[in-house]
Amino acid sequence: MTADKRLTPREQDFAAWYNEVVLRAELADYSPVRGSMVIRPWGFGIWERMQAALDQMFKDTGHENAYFPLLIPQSFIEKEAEHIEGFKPELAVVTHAGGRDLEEPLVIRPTSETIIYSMYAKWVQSYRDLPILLNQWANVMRWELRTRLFLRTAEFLWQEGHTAHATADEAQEETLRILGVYRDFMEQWVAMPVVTGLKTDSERFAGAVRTYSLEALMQDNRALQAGTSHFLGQNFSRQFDLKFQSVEGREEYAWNTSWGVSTRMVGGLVMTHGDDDGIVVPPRLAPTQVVVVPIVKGGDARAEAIHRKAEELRAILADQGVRAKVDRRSHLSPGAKFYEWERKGVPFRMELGPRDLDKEQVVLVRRIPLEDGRKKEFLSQPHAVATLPDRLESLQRDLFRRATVRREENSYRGVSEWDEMTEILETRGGFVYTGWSGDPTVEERAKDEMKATIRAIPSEEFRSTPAPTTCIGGGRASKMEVVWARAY
RNA sequence: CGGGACGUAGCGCAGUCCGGUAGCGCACCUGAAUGGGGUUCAGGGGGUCGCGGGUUCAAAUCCCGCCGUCCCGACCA
Repeated sequence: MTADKRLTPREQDFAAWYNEVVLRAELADYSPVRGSMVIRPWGFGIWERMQAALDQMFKDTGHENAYFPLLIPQSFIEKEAEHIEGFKPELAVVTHAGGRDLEEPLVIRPTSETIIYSMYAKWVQSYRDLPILLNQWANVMRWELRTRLFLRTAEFLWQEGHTAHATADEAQEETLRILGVYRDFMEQWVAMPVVTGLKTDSERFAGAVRTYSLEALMQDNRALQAGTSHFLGQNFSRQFDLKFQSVEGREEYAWNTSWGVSTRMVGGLVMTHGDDDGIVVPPRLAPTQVVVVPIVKGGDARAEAIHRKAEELRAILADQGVRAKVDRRSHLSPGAKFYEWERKGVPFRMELGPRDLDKEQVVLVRRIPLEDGRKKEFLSQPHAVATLPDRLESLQRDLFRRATVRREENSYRGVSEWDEMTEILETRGGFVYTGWSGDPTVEERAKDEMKATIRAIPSEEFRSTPAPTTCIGGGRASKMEVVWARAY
């Protein structure tokens, strides 16, 4: 085995490991366009599973899908003052089309609030037309100065939900409902624990009244904002004249929410579960859950029998709803296949060779070890096949448990001294819980001194007991607990 | 946009100082053997040397200009 076949270990250079694993697990590749990437079938397969799960959850909570255009009149983006302030620097604008300069430039959507609410204004007259609960799956573009595969690309895929309600309470309830949906999704599908909470003003979405987010801790102990849900108040409805007549006959502006998660989640998955051998895909998201590797010798008369048995096992697994595949490629040695599928993070490998055929067994290998440290098990064929659905679910749970333990080990509560926070964030990293007076200058100072930000004002269940009493900035009393980290 | 580095085969690089037939490793193709953790041997294909101009008998190499990429900072799902 030569050195260049291995990945740079995470311990040595996490950023290099991340890039290599994304490229070599064939999740994505660089494209000819600066900052834009190609999502390859293995990466897109994972995204498709994420989409399918989320889509179902949205529908189960009463939402419908629709589609709005890619191009937005520039004047729309400019209507909401904070919104344009926040997005102006990263807009890509079409000024020329059909061989002529356009009368009004068209912005390639960085997000779709403006065009969507302008349409809602057309569709809503009465409280009877509310709520509107729509979602769209789309691509958006933000001209970032520095990009990273999946984590920050100029163009990315996401879903954006946009709702309109008759009352503030109802919109607020929707904002939190989606926060819960996202949390379930991240825990149960991505197996990625998250801290939910409210953003401070400095990190709030441009144009929102309140932004809630879900923050995950990556293996290098930097935070990743995995999703956001915004309560927009009437900021956009006022600008786009999204009005309705209430039961009482009054004309009122609607209350909006918007929320999204993106292909960034794939990066989160990689940095949450990956190891020095490659990525580890949670079984529920894995395009292939079990790869059957037949081990056949060129001159062996049993070669055909082995392939037949492999196919038979695959078919039985498929009947049980397990996504299995037989790797019949003859130009690769078994070892080469093992490494390849491990790099791609397939949850289980099933080896089937002449010896197994004789004993009617298989060698089942788990992508990460069982609790007792074993990876390989020799199992009778019927038993292996029958237990695989349970084994997949068990691996799914183990991944979540392992990630949660890691996050807790790297979370620091009750930190009250500035120097202590500095020491943690500049060496180990992680989530640091402290008290905060609400003074934004404390945030600025942390950003300047240690490149750290308040990731969230945590939701109740994530708060510490006892609650902090003093502000981390020194002197003053704490008004709320906050979570600090260096972030992606 | 400021500071630094680099553009030579799909990938990673040597060759550039000191001009003289474009090379190495991996990958790829063919054949044979091999096959339970990255298989071996033999043969083979593939390059406008980032682009444009200049100097020269002769330029990957020297000179001028441009373009692009990556890293470090300022902006960010």
